[in-house]
Amino acid sequence: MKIIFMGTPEFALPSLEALAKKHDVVCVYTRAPKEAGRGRELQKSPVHLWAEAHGIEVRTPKTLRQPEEQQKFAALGADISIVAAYGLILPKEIIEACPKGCLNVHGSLLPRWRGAAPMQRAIEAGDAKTGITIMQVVEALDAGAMYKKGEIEIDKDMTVGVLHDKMAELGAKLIVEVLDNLDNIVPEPQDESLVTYAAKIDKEECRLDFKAPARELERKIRAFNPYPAAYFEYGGERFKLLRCQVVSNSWQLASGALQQEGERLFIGCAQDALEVLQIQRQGKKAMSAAELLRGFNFGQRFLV
RNA sequence: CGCGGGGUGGAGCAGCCCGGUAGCUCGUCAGGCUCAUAACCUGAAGGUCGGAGGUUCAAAUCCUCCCCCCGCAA
Repeated sequence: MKIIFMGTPEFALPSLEALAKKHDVVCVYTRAPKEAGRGRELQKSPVHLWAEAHGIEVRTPKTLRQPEEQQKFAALGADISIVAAYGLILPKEIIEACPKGCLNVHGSLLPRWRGAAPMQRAIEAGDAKTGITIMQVVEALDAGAMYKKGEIEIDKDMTVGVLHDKMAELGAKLIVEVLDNLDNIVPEPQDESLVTYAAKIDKEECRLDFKAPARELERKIRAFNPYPAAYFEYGGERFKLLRCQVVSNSWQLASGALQQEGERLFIGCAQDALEVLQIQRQGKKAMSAAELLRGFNFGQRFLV
């Protein structure tokens, strides 16, 4: 089949690769290079780089609302378009441009977690499992009928980084399977009564508030690892908490109170306490609590 | 030219501003003590102070350039 692929970050790569192997990817749409990183140089997206390296035409329109762009899209004569974390809203004209329509690789078991950050929200909410849904793209956000789903269990210590990689691979597998059986699948509509939305991650929610139960904080830490990472501030400095574990608060620590036991570091929370397993001081590499405590002392005993 | 922190024995750090014997905590090794212990005591090994130039009687410390790591921001 002739495919137009639309995607941007790492998540989309396995799907693009798998599709390119089996089908004819005639063109790749991705977000335009943007200033990023130290030095703020223009950086092409992972999908952009991959497509370029494999000799596939890349297009980076800022919007697809212009009739001119839509005509160029249609002129490719593709059978179907596949979307995986593209990052742009698709107008009706684009969605309906290809005879076999437009499919999306979405990172949740729809209708749960429609929206921008489904994997993070699933971990944060403590879901026992999540997965990939291959669905039809419609004008409403992530609301199209579903072609196929695949589940992944969320282990107790799974970070979104690990989950992301598994999901990306699963997505690639499923999208290829769906294309193989496209004519035999009857898409299943989503049950609107079960819809939840996964809001994008706000910077402010990355700051940890130890007045919350340790269990919730631990989930948030995993949901935000490795990016954007949950943190607390101490002495005007930012400390990212990358891995923690819930332990009983046998010291009766107040919320935000620190307890040092030899090489171990604990923080009191509303319920129970957190033991710090991996932490990163700004400007430094991530390290264990033991390593941090060898050279750094929390003189003050409380975190705000 | 977006802003900023850092590279010092195996690990994490101090020292750098105000040049002049390289220090701390931990680990390692040897010995000791103890009923015992992640305990304690004694001693030891281990460092081209990221790299290259420069200034100086003397540079981890001052100046120049380069390499690498990281935080913010996107």
